[in-house]
Amino acid sequence: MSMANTAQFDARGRSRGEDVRLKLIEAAIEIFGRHGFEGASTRALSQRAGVNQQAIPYYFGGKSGLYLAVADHIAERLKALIGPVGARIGLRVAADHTPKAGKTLEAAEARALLIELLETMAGVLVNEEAASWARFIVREQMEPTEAFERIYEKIMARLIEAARGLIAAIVREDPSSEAVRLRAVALIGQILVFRVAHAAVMRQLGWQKIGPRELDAIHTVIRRAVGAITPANALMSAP
Amino acid sequence: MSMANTAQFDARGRSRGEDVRLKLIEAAIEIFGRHGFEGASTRALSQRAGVNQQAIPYYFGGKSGLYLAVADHIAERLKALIGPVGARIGLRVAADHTPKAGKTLEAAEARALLIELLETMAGVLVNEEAASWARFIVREQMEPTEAFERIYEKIMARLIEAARGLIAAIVREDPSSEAVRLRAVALIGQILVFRVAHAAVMRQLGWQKIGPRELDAIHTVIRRAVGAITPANALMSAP
DNA sequence: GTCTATAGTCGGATAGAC
DNA sequence: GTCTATCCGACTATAGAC
Repeated sequence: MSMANTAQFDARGRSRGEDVRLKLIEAAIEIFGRHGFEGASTRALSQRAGVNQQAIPYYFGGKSGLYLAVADHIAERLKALIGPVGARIGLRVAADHTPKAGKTLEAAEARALLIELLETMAGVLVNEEAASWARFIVREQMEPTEAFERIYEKIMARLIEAARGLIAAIVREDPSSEAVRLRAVALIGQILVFRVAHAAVMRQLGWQKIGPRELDAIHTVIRRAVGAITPANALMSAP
Repeated sequence: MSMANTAQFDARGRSRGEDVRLKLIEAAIEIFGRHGFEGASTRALSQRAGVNQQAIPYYFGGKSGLYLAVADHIAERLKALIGPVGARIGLRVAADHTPKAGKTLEAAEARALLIELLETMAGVLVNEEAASWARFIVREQMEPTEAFERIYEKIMARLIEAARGLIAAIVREDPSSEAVRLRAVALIGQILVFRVAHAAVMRQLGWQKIGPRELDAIHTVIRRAVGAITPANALMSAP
């Protein structure tokens, strides 16, 4: 046993360094989300993570490196949670673009998939973990940096695109048209508002947290919103 | 002229002190909105306002006092811009609660009023001034402080209440029911998303800013969303 | 590979001149 | 009433011990 310390591993098979990295990232999501980049001190970050303050420059090259690592981590987690559904829908929509016998995406199927997509997104939002992600992301929306770029490219853009494909199939319009894009944004807005206008929504609805019961309520909103998507002329023909 | 300097007035009849106060508040909306409370330095605040750094402790008792003053200022401006419409609608809804001959609020009128209310809100959001208000408010939603309290009580709660009254009149339900509250939140979410998921929306729609043309697009969304509000059983009876 | 100590910078607020 | 000068605390990152 004369060898110098090489990487040590914990019970879950993570090397010591990986463990410290992860602890820091998790603490950082919370603190950056609540206080912003400048408002988060490396002292607070390392203390909450329970690691040495110097682990930040060591592992991430500095506070900014940690910030970007947080963005990548969030994008990664979101992709893991929503990505599979999004990808599956993406494929289904793509198949519709090169229509072969029996492959056409009918409105009913598109509606079902859209509900599935939105409910998956809502399910993620409900997660308490998502509350801290949301704080981080919303800050980036206000004053986007490189971190926003990464999250947007890695997951957001794909999800919105999938939603657009489905909406296009329902209303029979071009998925790249502004009309479809607007519908997609409005649809997602109805879900996002629960996280983003968090304080106001909680008060309005008398909610303490967003849990299973509250998720049900959001599902109602989703189903109604998807049900309300109809081709423009169909709307006009209503009484 | 042996008297000591008393208050001096500028061309617009504002005393010097008032002028400095206002300059600081305007600079602070921008900087607090972008960088958060901790991220904003009193040096940056005073420099942008073009006033001395010591004006902050002098006029506002400190950085936190300036922060709260910003909240009050925003609430005040919002109230001035949206309040009249909200109040008028509030009265109309209240009249419906004590129905007398010819006073009943019919669905058609409620829809028209709801569109008016939402379009007014959207109009405020379009305003470039609102971009900075939005940044400030959204931060407060994530991590509410006393500042959120003030804005919520002074204007937000009233607007949501007005919207609820109108929705209730359309769907013929209790304005305090969760169903109506949910509809109100979802409805407002469709507008808010344009400011709140700002970076993502701009990219999705290829917009550079939210101007008159973009406002028209949002109006389309509003009219469609209000049109989609129907009593639950009416929805069921659709083909 | 991880820690303690510290250097250098920038933060907000107070004191006192004008 | 408004400015300049300055204090002291808190910040991040580096250097070097273990």
